[in-house]
Amino acid sequence: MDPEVGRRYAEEVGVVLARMGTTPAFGKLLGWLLICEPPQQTTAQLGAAMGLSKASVSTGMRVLEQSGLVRRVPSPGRGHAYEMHPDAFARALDPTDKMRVFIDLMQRGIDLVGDAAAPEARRLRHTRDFYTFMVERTPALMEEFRRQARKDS
Amino acid sequence: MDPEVGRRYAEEVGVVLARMGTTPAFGKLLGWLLICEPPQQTTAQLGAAMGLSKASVSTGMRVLEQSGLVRRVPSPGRGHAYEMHPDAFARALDPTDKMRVFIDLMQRGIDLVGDAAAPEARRLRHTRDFYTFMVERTPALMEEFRRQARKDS
DNA sequence: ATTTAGGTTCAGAAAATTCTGAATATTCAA
DNA sequence: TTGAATATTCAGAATTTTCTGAACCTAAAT
Repeated sequence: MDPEVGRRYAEEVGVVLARMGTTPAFGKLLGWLLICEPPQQTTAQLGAAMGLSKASVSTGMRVLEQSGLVRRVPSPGRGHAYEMHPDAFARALDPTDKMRVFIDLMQRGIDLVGDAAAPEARRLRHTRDFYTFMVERTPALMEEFRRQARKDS
Repeated sequence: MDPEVGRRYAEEVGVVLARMGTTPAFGKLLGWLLICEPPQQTTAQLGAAMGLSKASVSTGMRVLEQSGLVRRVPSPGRGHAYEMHPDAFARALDPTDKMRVFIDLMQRGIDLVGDAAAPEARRLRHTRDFYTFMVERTPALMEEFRRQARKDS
């Protein structure tokens, strides 16, 4: 694959991700790691490929790593390289963390109303219960996908 | 409930939402609609409660409406009011729209690689398949929640 | 048809975010 | 331990985003 084609694809991913609220650098780096060859890339390679400063790559990769999308791998030479986490999107879009934040927020609102059964708390209660349900069910769904994927590959 | 307490709660929701990528106004308005009394609010009321200009309320409510979190309801006097959609979060955090965007993006990447079975396409393929799985399964999960909620209430 | 409350749009001001270069720190080979 | 390659941090510049006031619609009541 022409590296220029890959770069353009990564930019595209960057635009989509940025629209969803990430920084441009974050999205570009992730896009590049989706398609680059080899899948392992050093900071210098990432910066060169996407035209980002060392500093931006450093910050961007820290966030990508914290979010579970990317992991460090030992590099043949000095330092380390990055690659997509094998389970990347299953971890990152694992919405349970965000949902837990929402559940807490709704519970705080219910506490303010005072009476959980009050009609005024209906909106909050319903929202809390929905997220609670989803958080409970998501792990099993993920596990099912993993089992199926293992069988397919 | 002291309106000041409600206002502060709405601000809190706003901060959490803003951290997830929304505009501050969007989050504040949603927070207020979660806890305000009555649940129906006019543009003027929303602006007064959260200290936002008419223009900001107009824009914010348009986005909230498009995202399915909020709906217009006829107002007794002139014009209309807004209230949370009964199924608000189930619709908004229905991640299937976002996921479909990702599926398309992954497919485009696979097309660039040329051969879907190629090892270089593994990352893209795996990601595509994960989202496809989730998109397929989410509706049934939502339906199950709705059934259960109906029984409870 | 006119009036007026209510709503939208948009250019520019205000505010916040992102990116970078330079300085600093860290890590590994020798 | 030293030197060199690599990585992180941070202040400020550059950019982008958000918000607002003002002008401009729209539609209901009379």
